[in-house]
Amino acid sequence: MKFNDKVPIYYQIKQYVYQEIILGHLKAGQKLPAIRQLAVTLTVNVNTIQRALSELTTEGIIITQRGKGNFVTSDTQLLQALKKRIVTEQFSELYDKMLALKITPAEMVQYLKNYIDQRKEVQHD
Amino acid sequence: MKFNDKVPIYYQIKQYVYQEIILGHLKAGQKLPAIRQLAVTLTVNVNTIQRALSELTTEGIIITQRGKGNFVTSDTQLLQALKKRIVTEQFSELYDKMLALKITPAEMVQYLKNYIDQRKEVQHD
DNA sequence: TATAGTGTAATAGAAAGCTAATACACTATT
DNA sequence: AATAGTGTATTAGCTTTCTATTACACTATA
Repeated sequence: MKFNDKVPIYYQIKQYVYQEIILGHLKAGQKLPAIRQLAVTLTVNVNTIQRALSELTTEGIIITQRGKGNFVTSDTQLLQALKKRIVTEQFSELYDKMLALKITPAEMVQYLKNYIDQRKEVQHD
Repeated sequence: MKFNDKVPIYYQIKQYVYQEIILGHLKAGQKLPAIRQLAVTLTVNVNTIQRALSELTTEGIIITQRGKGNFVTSDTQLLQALKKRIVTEQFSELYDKMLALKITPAEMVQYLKNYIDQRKEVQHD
């Protein structure tokens, strides 16, 4: 797994778990891989995994059962809210950055459309 | 100035300088405040300012004249390209994150519009 | 030429993040 | 009861970032 060296790894792992839940690769109540296994898979130290999972546990997204493993919460409401929260966060960040550059909301939409068109053109090559 | 503790301060200062240039608060050829002054203004150590400016110098955005000060480049082409680069970077990041969540380009546009509408509603309170 | 205002460099130390290694505690299964 | 598979905790050491401090070098000007 590729990590951005400007942001702590444990933080990026949290985001990765969010993503896996949102994509449905991890479902409500499902058991996560063992932390030692995750450490190998993500080529990261066990303590780093621990730190990410401990924050997810604090949020109630992950439930830890000592001796058994880590599980995605069964609180489906919480999981539904998660996707909205994560997606909104991204748009919020973008919006604030654009606003700081005095770019209006209407311009933001136009910039996004233009960017999408550019990507499409490139794909067609 | 508020810094995000998940990202190095020197990196955030770089972004800040980009912003000031894009907004026209710093114009081509203009002298920047002295580094000791910047350090006070941003409540940060001189060395941290140095690191940010040294990277900006490498990019050619800032020209350093020993004993005189730091100046925004007079290369207006470079400065024009800067805004496009910075703005595009933001949309690129957003696009990739949304794609990772299997959100389609059309949905991205809709999400952005919805977010903008939400912000407008809040402002009207 | 002295002085104030600039940038530059180097050193030391603190804090955060990450790794490595080890020991321990709980659970399930044999 | 023993063992294998879990999570938990602790310690030591490395690296990056940031701070603090000091010394130095160049430029402009009184």
